[in-house]
Amino acid sequence: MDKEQEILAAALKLFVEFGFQGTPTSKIAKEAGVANGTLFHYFKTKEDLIVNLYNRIKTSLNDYLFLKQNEGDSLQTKMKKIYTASLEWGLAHRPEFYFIQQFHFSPHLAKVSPEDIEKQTKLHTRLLQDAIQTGVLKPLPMDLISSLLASHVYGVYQYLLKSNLTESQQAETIDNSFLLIWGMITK
Amino acid sequence: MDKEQEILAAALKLFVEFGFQGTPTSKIAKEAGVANGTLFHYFKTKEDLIVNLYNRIKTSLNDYLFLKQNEGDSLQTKMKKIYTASLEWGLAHRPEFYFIQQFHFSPHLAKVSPEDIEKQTKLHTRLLQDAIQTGVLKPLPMDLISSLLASHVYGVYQYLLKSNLTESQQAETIDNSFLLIWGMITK
DNA sequence: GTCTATATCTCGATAGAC
DNA sequence: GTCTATCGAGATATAGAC
Repeated sequence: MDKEQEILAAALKLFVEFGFQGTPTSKIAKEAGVANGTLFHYFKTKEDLIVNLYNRIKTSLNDYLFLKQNEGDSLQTKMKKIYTASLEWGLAHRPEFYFIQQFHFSPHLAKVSPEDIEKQTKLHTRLLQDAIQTGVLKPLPMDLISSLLASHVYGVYQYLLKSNLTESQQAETIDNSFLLIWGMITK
Repeated sequence: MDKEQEILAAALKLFVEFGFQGTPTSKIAKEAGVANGTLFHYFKTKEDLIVNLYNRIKTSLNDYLFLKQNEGDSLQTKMKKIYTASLEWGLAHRPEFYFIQQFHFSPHLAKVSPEDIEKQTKLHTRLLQDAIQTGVLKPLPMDLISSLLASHVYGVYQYLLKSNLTESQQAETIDNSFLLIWGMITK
């Protein structure tokens, strides 16, 4: 791993544990095994580092979700795959998943460019628009469905974190909870 | 409003806008119209102020929800009332609602005492236990239902914030969305 | 309780050698 | 690109008069 990656990895670890406030750049550099000045070679400011980290994590999640999509699948299958993949990624990347939420409730969110936001929501938006086209969904505002889907995923995620289930029990819970939300938004 | 309240109100406003990191105690004191030293008379440390603010807000929300409960109501009505009241409170207290989330994704969360946490979840837990007793709910783990309920409220809240609805449209959305979640968790 | 003044410290960021 | 050394700003918290 090169120095830049080391810095990002160290920053993620410390931000999740101590928050943005509680993590000085000096500690990040130390944890990453680089000099203080090196951090500021790669990132102009601390905020620059934070926003960069966020965008990379979101891109990584997005790429994973995109990878799981299959052109030939039915719409329900596509939605189930993106649903399942989101939870699986979250479970396999807990610090990253936590960081995303942490970032969303911070003033740094305002520093993400509109283009980056658009990139990160495109896949979901597209899928949902298609679903509405088919007429399989209840006649609800798209923003509401979108919001309900996202929060449902988050609710299941929180449950999975707390309860110590085996992998197969986890998979079963994910399957069942998809049916719950699918039943809720379809006619 | 006495000085302590002024400090808490100023802290809330600034934390929501600039985050914990971005809000020095000096600015809080200034915004509250008190001297720097006065802040530290009421709160030993900055963290003490943050955690205090959180507990007061949670207590205030809890009191409001409790107030809306009625012993004679049916279980579905009780749940609908607590659901509706949560959203109404959130809409009427946006900075407070945001602050709660912000706090939850910060290291300060670990500083809340178990007793305080228990107090803050008791009403919900009790209601859900009763609901399970009656057999009206699907046979799902209580923690899962609890988590789904909370996140559903949050999802609807996010939608209500984004969409500019009239008060009656808001009320209608809340009614409808309760039916959605109720249909999802009941047999 | 409230204020002013300030001590002490740490942080983010830079300069400049290598 | 990476390091060491350091500056200047601004942070939390305290001391002590009123």
